[in-house]
Amino acid sequence: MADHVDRVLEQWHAERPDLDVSPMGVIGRLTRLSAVVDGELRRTFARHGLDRATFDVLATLRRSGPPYRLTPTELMRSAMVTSGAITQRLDKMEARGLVERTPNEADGRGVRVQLTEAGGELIDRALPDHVETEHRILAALDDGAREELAATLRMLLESLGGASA
Amino acid sequence: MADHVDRVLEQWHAERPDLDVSPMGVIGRLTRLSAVVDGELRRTFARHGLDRATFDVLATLRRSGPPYRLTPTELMRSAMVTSGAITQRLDKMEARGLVERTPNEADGRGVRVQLTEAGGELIDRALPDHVETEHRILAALDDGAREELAATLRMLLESLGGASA
DNA sequence: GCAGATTACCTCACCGCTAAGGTGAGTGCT
DNA sequence: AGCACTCACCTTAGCGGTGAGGTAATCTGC
Repeated sequence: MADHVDRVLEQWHAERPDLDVSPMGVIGRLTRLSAVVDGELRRTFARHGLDRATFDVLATLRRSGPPYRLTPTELMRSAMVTSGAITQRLDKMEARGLVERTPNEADGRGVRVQLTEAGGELIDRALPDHVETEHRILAALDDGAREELAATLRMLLESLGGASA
Repeated sequence: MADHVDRVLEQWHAERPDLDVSPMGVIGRLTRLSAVVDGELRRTFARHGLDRATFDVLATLRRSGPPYRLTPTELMRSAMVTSGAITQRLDKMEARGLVERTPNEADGRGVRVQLTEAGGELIDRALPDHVETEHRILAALDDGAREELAATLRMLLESLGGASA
């Protein structure tokens, strides 16, 4: 049975037989799968009153360990977004009482972003649900296939210089 | 050598050893890779004065074959975006002379979107460059690994109901 | 010890998308 | 014919992001 990407490949083969479009078999599905996965994750976040951006910041702070405190720059690098995006995320999260910004004593230019008690409780409540969703998304893969997929994606990321980012 | 996702997994293991976060090894890299790939593709599109949205519509029309004509609804389904997004894409593309909207004779509610000559020339110029970029992105994979990756992603898509969409 | 470069963060204009809702055309029941 | 329903597309408010640029603090080499 052909999926959407198979049909796209067939169309290109008919219309532009001079081009080797085989990479689309991977990249098309990668893009599509990423969009579908993102939708699934968002539904879980929404159940906890969160969006992807907010969850991402909370989770990054939470997994950094006590005292659950990072700089906006660290959050920016982890999330792979621009500094403007982080500023806006933090503005909203601070207004909701999920994080606090305090001056960075070690560097007068910077601030420190700290998880509040409410923020910590929220992420600890949402996290098991999120992990459960991720398990469900990969349920079609056995352990071996999952390991291998992770290894392949990792190799690709490394080859593109996006591994350490 | 540990990549970013490995470090994230280690952090979670230390902070929340009660949770089995192993799916993040796949989903984290999938999300990250998709973002990196998207960035690479965008750079290619930009060289031809295109963005992802415009390229997507042009390519969908082009590969549909003569007379390079589809309805907005068909474009919407193919692109996995809302109808509002397609309307806005078409508005801009029509203003640039890349597509034409004509009444749909078979259905008075609808319109038909047709590639103009300029649109056809543009996509035929951009396409080889795009395909070349996709080859480069996957250069780290040999043919067998690429096939296997495509098959795995396809299985996942199918299991999530996103295959036929 | 000071000028210039760099870094950290914020501001703002703009962009593309979503979600909700509107219009107008086709469809089906009575 | 009349009415409710569905469908195709468009409209619009709002959201989160980018990219360019601003301010203030910190480094660096002379």
